[in-house]
Amino acid sequence: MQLLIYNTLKRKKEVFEPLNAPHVGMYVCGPTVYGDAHLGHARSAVTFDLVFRHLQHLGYKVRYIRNITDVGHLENDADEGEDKIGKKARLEQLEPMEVVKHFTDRYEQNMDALNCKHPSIEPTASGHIIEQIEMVKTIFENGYAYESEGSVYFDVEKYNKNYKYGKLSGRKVEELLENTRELAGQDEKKNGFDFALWKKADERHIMRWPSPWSDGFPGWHMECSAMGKKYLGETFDIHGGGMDLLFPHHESEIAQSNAAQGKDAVRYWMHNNMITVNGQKMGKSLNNFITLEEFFTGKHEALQQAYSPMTIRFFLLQAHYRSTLDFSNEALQAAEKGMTKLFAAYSTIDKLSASATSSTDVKKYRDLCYQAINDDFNSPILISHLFDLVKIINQVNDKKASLTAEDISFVKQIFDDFLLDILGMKSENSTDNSQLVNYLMNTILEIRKNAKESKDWATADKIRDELNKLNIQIKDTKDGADWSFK
RNA sequence: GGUACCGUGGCCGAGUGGCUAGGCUCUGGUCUGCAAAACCAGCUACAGCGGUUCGAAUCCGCUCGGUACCUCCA
Repeated sequence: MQLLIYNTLKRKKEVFEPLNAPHVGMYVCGPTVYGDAHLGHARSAVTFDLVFRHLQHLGYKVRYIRNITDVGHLENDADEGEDKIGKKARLEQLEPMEVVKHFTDRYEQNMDALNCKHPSIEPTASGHIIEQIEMVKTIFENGYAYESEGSVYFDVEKYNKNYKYGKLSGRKVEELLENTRELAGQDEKKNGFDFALWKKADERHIMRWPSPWSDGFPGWHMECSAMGKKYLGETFDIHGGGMDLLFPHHESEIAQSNAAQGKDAVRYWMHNNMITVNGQKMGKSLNNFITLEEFFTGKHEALQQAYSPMTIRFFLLQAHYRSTLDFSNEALQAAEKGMTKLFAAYSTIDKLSASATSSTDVKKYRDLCYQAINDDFNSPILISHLFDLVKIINQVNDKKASLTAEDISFVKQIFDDFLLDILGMKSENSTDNSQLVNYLMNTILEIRKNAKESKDWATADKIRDELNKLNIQIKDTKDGADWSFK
C-alpha cells in the first residue's frame, strides 16, 4: 500500500517515495520561545508527531528535526523592530538565554504531556550562527545578496530572473511589488519584498554576534535553511510547519536554498491548518489564544472545565490536519467522552470470552485503518474505524456477537498499532492494572454484592457513590458487577 | 486590492459522481432494586440559484456568506 502525502508545492497528493529509503529526513518549524505554547503549537506538534510515528511504524528510519527559534525574529514590520526575545528579557530583567531556557522547558513539558515523541534533534538558532553566516556568504558569492548599511539582503528580483520566486505560495513578484505595503525603514532595501539574511544590531539590541558585515543577528528565514542542510543534507524529504508560515517564511527558505546550492532542498512540503476561535485564527498577534497550560488546568475564562492533554490530542486528531479546526467547549467535551469510550472498549478487549466462530469480519478493519492513515494521514477516518470496532467489542461483551480467540487478539493488535502506536494516544489512568487496586476492588465489590443480596441498598449505593468520587465506575451487569476508571 | 481556501444534520467533523462516515447531544426501548455503562431503534444533512449527467453534497457557472496569507505568527 502506498503512502500519499499532500504536497503544498504541487497542491495535490503524491505518492511518498523517500530519497534514500529506508531513511527519511523531516524538518519541522518549531516554536519561538518567548511565550507559552498554545493550542496552535499543539496542533503542529501533534500533526508531525503523527507523521513521525506513522513513518516509523512503516519501518522508515526517520531523522526528525524540530528547531527552537531562540534568536528572535523582528518584532514589527520594518527592520527597526526589536528582537522579541531581547525585549522580553529586558522586561523581565532576565538574561535572554534565561528566557529561552524557561520557555523551552515549558514547551517540552507540554509536548511530553501531549505524548509527542521527542524529535531526533532539536537544534537552536543561536547554536548555529556560524552555519548561518556561512550560508549567507555562499548566497552572497552566488550574487543573490547585497550588503547595505551592515545588513545583508536577499535580492528577490535578481533571483526571480533565474528561478521562480513564489512557487510555493503562488505569488508573483510583479504582484508583490504592487501590493507590498509601504513600511518604515525599508530604504536600505532595493525592493520592499527583499528580506534580510543578516541584520545589523543597533546599540540597544542585546542578542548579537560578530559577522563579516556587522555585529548583528541572522535574518528571519536563515536558521531553517542552514540547520536543515546541516542535519539532513542538501536535499531532504519532508519539511513541515503551520500554514501561516507558507509565506514569506517557507517561500524564502526555498529561495535561499536555490540561491545557495542551485537546487531545491525540500521534496514534500506539508502544512497544517489553523485552530480557530469563533471562526477566527487563534494566534499571538490576535491575542485570542489559550495556552496549553490553561487547557490542562481549566484556568481561562473561555473554558468551562479543565481538559486533559490526551483530550486535547484526541480533539486535534479527530479533524484532518489540513482543515481548520474550531475550538469550543462543546467540541472538546465531545472529544473527551468519545476518548473515554474508546479506552473503555480497549480495556474490555482483555475481558472478552472467545467463541468457536466469529460473527463479524474484523480482519478487514486493519486494511481500512491503513487505508485511512496512508491517505495523507487521515486520522478522523482512522478513528471512525476504531469506533466501529468499539461497537463490535461491546457487542461481544454483551454476548450479542462473537469472536474467536484469534480475532480478539487481532482486534487488540489493531488498537495497539493504531490507537497507541500511530495516533499516539495513551490511557490516562496510570494505575489501571495495578494488582493491589484490582485486589481491593474485588474485595469492595464482594461486600457490595452481599449488601445487595440482603437488600441493603443504602450500603450498596454508598459504595458506588464513594467510588464514583474517585473516578471509579461500577457497572452492574447480568453476570455481576464490573468496574473501570472513568 | 491581490492570491488561495471554505460553507455538510442540534453541535463537532469525514467524504468528491450512484452504496448508513464517525463522535457528541436528543428521543424511545432492552438490561438494572434504582442508576451508570453497554446494546437496539429513531432523528438522514450537504449555503442559494442555474447548468452538465441516466444520476451531484461531490463536476461547471453565478450569487451570498466566511476565513487565511500578502507584517512576527503553529
